[in-house]
Amino acid sequence: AVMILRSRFLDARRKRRNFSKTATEVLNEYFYSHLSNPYPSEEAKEELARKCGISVSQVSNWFGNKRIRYKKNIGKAQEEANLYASKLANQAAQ
Amino acid sequence: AKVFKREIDETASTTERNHVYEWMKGDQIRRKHRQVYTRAQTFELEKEYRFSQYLTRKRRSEIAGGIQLSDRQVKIWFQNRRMKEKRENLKFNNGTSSIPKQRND
DNA sequence: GTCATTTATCATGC
DNA sequence: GCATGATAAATGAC
Repeated sequence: AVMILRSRFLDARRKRRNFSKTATEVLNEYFYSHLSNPYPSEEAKEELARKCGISVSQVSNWFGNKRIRYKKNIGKAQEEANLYASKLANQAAQ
Repeated sequence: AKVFKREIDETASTTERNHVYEWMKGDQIRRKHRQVYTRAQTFELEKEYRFSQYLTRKRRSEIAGGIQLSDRQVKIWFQNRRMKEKRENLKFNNGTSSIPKQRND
């Protein structure tokens, strides 16, 4: 076989920057408040993108990664679920 | 396997939080095999794509045989490639799609 | 065919 | 050293 596989010669766009803390907060709040169906509509994605200062594609990427990585744990992520659940409870109590 | 995709989201209550919803199922053991194409394979596909963004069945078959991929894989590759170009165009321009629709031959 | 998505893989941050 | 965001194969709805 060959050296194969490597040298992604056109992969300069794969630069990655972490989202801001507040952006992650907003996304997580939506995710855990829609845990039964975490599939935001196109309109919801646009609103989330606006609030987070990122693109709609990035919102889609985030939810895609979040869903797959959440269900690969189911239990480990419960702590985070509880965290945001109580956070939402506080907001609702206002 | 995504018939469950509907608009029913009740806000998670304390009891519902631990529930395993339908979207969470269907993974664990049955992992999807995703073949990583070689540089040579990708190069040939990319080269052909520059000629035309759509393939005839005949041409598709020729290419597939030449790079050890199935017709289906080549078909899927071109579909994904068109979507990729659309995303990139949307990112740089602002709309003006430049991919002509399927031709008939 | 398009296109949202799933999954694995990749590249980077820290 | 894994967490995280982006991309590459593959699936399925329509």
